[in-house]
Amino acid sequence: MARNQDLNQKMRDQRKEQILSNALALFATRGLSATKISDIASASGVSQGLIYHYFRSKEEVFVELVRTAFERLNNACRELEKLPLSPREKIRRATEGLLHNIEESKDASRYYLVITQATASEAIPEEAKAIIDGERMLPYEVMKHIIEEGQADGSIGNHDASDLSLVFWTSIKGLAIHRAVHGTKFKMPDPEIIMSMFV
Amino acid sequence: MARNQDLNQKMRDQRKEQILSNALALFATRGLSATKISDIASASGVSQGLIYHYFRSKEEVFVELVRTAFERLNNACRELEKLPLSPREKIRRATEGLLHNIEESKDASRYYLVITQATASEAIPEEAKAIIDGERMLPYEVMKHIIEEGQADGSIGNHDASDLSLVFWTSIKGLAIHRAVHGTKFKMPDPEIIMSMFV
DNA sequence: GTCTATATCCAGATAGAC
DNA sequence: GTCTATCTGGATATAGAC
Repeated sequence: MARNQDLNQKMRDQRKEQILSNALALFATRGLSATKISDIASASGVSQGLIYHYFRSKEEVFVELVRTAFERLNNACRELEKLPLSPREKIRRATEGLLHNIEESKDASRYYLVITQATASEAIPEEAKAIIDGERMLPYEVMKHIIEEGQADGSIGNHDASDLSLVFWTSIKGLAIHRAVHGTKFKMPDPEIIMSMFV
Repeated sequence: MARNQDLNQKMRDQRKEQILSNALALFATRGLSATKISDIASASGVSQGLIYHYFRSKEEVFVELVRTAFERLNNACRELEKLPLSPREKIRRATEGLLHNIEESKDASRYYLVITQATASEAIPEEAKAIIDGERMLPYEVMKHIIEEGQADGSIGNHDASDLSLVFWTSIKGLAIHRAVHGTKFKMPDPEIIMSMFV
């Protein structure tokens, strides 16, 4: 009895994951409003109506993806901060990790695109806006903090720490977009280019 | 007679400009498909039907903006290449000019957003895709060329020139998006941060 | 849990009056 | 040149059968 319920729950979760993953690909390449529920359904190989068995609306699917996107990015930032490394090494680790991640995982670069779109667009659900308002600053702040530590110990040059953090993240996001758009036919740049901003 | 025709033509052009400018603001903040013809009309203070007196469709408005965006950016790149300056000075001039432009002109940063959206989205008119295919590489190539010259004369460091050009432009675009989204409440970073990638 | 059929709504585009 | 009224198509979301 309990086993059956577990199994059902598992299948339900799997189907939900499948829908979310296909929706992610579509939202990333077409945006929220140009993506039709029927697109998501046919990409997932199910009928249009079935989507509503798992989600209340198209917007709910989008909100869930935005939430996941920020959760992953911000958790990674918190982990980074705790790493037992020098400030400079933290930044190198982050840069290499991010670029590697963007290169290897289709989903990773797609999540960045969804974050960028969601941040850049006013035409998104209120709930998504609330998530963005609460979450979007954390990566900038963590990076700024690490930079300031590096400047205190002399291992990072004296550009304004907020500026540096901003340019760091805009570069990363720009590369993620590039990768999501142009796929594997473009190779990631040498992380040392990014690192040279911190000299 | 001819004077009247001239005047009419001029008013027609002005109205067209007005519609395009309002459409640019809306496309930049909401994207193509979330922007309604009626939004453009009411932002421009005219009736919905009147838009169709000036454009065949919403997509035609979008295509015209994409065309203008690439025209301006690519012309600026061609001008840059011809400037009687050393490679390093060209890059400094470009960086300062771009950041200043993005900071001062609402339209400039909006055009970048439209370019980015158009490049990143599959849900755009075929005609826009054709423009992008033909135009999008020019800025990367011009910058790559300048970098190679600078590497030949020893004034620019030896990172891969394609990589450097890519990171340069993704940084600029990222900052333009940031500015278009967050408006005047964020200040542009010191151009020297970007310049330090070229050391 | 899944599908088909359908109700409802809304946006793009057109027609015609002024 | 400009507006109002309207047609039409298509997308979201629901209802109900299996």
